[in-house]
Amino acid sequence: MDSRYILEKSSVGTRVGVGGVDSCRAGRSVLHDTRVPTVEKNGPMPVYTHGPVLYKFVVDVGSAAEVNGERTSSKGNGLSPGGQILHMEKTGRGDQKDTGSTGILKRASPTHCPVIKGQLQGGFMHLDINNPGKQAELANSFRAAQVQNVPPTERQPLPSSHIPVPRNRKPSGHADKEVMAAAVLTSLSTSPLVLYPSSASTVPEPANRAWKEVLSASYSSSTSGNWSWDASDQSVPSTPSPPLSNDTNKNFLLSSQGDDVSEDVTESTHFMFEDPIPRKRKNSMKVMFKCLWKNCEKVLSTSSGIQRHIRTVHLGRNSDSDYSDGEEDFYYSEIEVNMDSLTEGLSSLTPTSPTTAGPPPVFPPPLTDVPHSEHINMNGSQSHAPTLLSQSAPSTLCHIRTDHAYQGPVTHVRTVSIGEKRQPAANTHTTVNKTHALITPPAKSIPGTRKPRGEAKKCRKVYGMEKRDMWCTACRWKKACQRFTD
DNA sequence: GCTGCCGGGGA
DNA sequence: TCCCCGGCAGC
Repeated sequence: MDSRYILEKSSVGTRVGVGGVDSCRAGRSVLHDTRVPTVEKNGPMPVYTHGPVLYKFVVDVGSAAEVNGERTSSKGNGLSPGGQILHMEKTGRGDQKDTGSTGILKRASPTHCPVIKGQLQGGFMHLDINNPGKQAELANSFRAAQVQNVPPTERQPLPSSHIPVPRNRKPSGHADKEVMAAAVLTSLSTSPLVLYPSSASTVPEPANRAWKEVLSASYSSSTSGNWSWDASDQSVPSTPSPPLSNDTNKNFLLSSQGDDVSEDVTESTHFMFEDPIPRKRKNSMKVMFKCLWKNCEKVLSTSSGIQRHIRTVHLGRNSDSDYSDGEEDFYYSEIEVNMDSLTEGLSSLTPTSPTTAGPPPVFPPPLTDVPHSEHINMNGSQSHAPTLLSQSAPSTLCHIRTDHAYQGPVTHVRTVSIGEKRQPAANTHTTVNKTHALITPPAKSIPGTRKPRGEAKKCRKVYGMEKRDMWCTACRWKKACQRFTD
């Protein structure tokens, strides 16, 4: 584990793990009770407190030994009023899966962090990068950047990294903003330009690029990782609304914080994403995955995340196990949300109208070894070119596909092709309405017309008659295959 | 003939 | 609502 960003705001119980290649473990070890005024310098990132609100940045650099050493001791930098040691809890879970020396989880699942899941229903934005290769790359890049840019002896906090936090913020109803603000703050605070302005201009290009890659990946994980919200649990005050996009993040941040902060955020994000025209969005589409199980409105931003959710929550399977018998039916739908509309809708909720727009989210690379059925409409290109989404996206604002249409409550949610639009179900209005998506009646099926025969191999061919139990439900019922859609 | 899947019907 | 299957149509 080479990098780990943990931002914690303990006053409202909102904790955000951002971008760490092992955010789960990071969260486990950092998400300790820190509800005391604490300032800690842990690596290059100090912990700042501001009244009852605590933002904690923890960046671990280097080997695990170094991490442990830093974590178990306090390195006060003089900012701590009480000089309290921030205890870093390190609890063991035997079922944690590491890939070895890298310390990268093979699977970063919310269920790997029972504490998080249990204590922070809806308040935790779990982020992971599911591609081990990308993780390694990310880790290497970050390590390189750290070595080249930030000598350990120069890890000093600078005033520019101090971000004022409003003291009197209502925990209720603002958790979403705080989560989003936290994500942006984390990215901001990890910017070498912000942290080390004196050395930023002399950063070698490779290192600079590495930084950007790291930050980009980190930031992308904060926007397209396994963060989730549960719309069915909106009664919980701390339950955040969906962090819908970078734009949204910024909008909330801008509206909830001072103008000075807004400017910093804007500038830093310019740097991080090399966006020459920072106020212009390149991509406004985001793919969401919505659980279609009964009474569950879980929405995740990755197919793997929603599958993990279904597997663990609905199928009752052990999330720690990679075991998959291939018979899992993931009842979820894919939703392409137009972030322009989304931002418009959400901006109306904020006291000020945002004037800036951030760069498009960078989606994590899709899993390379997941079955086709578990990777719907990923097109394999999201991770590399976010703009491809908008390029390939139709004019529709909401595109929903479902992996399985043969579960009772969602029978009406049939696979729709591009251009079709789905009438939102009663339990999906949360997402759809917020996006102000243009909803049109579902495409009428003309009687007598038959769906063109699919080109893809279906379950029958893939598994054969002898493995009929591995077929998707639709194929078993001689319905249109939902696993190998065309 | 094989295959996908629509439409209908039984439990 | 779940599940099965006859039968049609594409290949």
